[in-house]
Amino acid sequence: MDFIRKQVVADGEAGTFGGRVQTRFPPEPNGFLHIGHAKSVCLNFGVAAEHGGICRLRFDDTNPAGEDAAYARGIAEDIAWLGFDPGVPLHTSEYFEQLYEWAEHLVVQGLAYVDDQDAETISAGRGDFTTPGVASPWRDRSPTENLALLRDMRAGRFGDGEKVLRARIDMTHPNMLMRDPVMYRIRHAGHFRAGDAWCIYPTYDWAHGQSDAIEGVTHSLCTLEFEGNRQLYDWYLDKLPLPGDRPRQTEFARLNLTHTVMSKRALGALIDGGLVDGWDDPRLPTLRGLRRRGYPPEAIRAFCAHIGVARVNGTHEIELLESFVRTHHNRFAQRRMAVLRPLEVVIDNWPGGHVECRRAPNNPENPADGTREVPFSGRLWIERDDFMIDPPRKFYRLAPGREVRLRAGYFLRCDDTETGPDGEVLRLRCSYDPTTGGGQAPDGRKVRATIHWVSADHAADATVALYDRLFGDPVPGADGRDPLESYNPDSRELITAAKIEPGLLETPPGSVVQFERLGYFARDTAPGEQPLFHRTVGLRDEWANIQKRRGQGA
RNA sequence: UGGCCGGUAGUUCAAUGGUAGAACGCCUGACUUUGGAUCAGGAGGCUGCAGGUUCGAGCCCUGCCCGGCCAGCCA
Repeated sequence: MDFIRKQVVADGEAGTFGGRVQTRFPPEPNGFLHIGHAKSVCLNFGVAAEHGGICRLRFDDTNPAGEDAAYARGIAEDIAWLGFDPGVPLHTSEYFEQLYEWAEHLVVQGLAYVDDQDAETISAGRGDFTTPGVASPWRDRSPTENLALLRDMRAGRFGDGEKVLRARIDMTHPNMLMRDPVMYRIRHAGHFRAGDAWCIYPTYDWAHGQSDAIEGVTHSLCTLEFEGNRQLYDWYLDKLPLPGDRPRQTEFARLNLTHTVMSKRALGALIDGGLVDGWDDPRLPTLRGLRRRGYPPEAIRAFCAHIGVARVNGTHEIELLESFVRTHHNRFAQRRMAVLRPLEVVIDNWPGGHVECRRAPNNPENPADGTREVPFSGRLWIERDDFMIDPPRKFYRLAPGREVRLRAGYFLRCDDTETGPDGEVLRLRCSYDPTTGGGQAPDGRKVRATIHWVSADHAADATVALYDRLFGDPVPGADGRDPLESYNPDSRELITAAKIEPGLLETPPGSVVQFERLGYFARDTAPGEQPLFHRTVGLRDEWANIQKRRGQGA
């Protein structure tokens, strides 16, 4: 059990919060969710569910710039897709009036003041880590004057940036966040929900704890970078006449994954720079991207449960996530055959024109999924990678004179090759053994490999997108560099002439199948001239490992 | 440079002050009509460093080292 769940259990036993558990998931609607958010969603909704409590989705819409209803809708969709009920979303903007009343309360108490300094001056006056801040010349205005000024701010009598409301705390505080933080800034900008009702907007710090308190949140879980903000969170709550229990903030480590980026800034740069197609590009760690790529929500949830929650900032290997995706699809994905880079095989001893339907299991892991029929004929496509004219050691597949098994078919021997002017292999002349239709040779001879195939006369065409790491560096942007420096321009390879077994045409958009020996592939949802499949993740590939090791070694 | 928080196999996490474990990855073998899956086994650690307290320290204390966050009218 992680430290947060232990804490929640302890609170329950101690009767803190009257035994209640209430959490919240509070994204700002200025972008879509990524897998880092998924960790938080699983934590917040999970903890609440485990204690019969509730978890609400609250949009932290305190800054009109960049926020949009489309993002809010998308976020709610993504949460539902992940497997949690977002319910009717709450909004911080619903509390603007209450927040404002509390601000006047602080002003009256002498705990907040209107500052006329501009942003630059305020920043300079804050000092730095070693030098204490200096008081603003407006710090000692009377409550009466401050109240009048705050009302004028709200009434729109000042322009953007002319004045701010600041909490009056301590300009020499060792925690920089406590050096009279800004509570309200003036923004004459429309808000996607509140419209033009306000021209002053609360900052994150001034809104967050109060929103938690208003909703009755008990455990306010956020990421580690808000550690320093907790002191402020508690200070505001301490000074206000709250309706109920005071919520408690607890921080945990955000999720980082190797070879990708999670920050909104970096994601935005990829999208705006045209380096990816959009928020739902299958290479992105966004929930929309992962969904399109074929990552099942169950696997994402299992991954989040597995990595747990702690207070150590680290980076998880993307391979771990992928292993969860494989584990899920291995159990549920239907097996099909597809040839990505076709090489023609002519079976010379196949009865001319004859077509046979071969029966293949849909999923050997689950016999209940039954079987399907796949047409077999004297002209096939096989994978170019499955043939080598001069095979190196440990290459078990087809080569001149060598025999392999065709999956759900027969043993096949390569008798001869037809080559072009540059020595490239154009076609394989082969023969099959009619006695091996059951997968075994009656004489007991063995083959080292089983390869996949598609009947050339029956195959359908498809486009297949293969993906590589979006970033070459395990940690893009490490030691302060621009993450985009390690962007991998070859992160997507589009194969437009793949040959697929005809049954694959029936695969519903959005679903994931296994192309035998190649990996899991998600059929794209967009209609197109020919079907498009995204490779979700490859299979464990021993031969690829051998090659990689050979490339690295000697 | 000040404050806060961290530091345990390659990685991410466990371990009431009492024999340092798991998962993924890696290696070997078994099985197999996917070089997949499954099963069995293996390698991998001076618990950041140095002192101290204790019968006994990954855990408590002190100092040092390394990393993260904080000087937005972003969240």
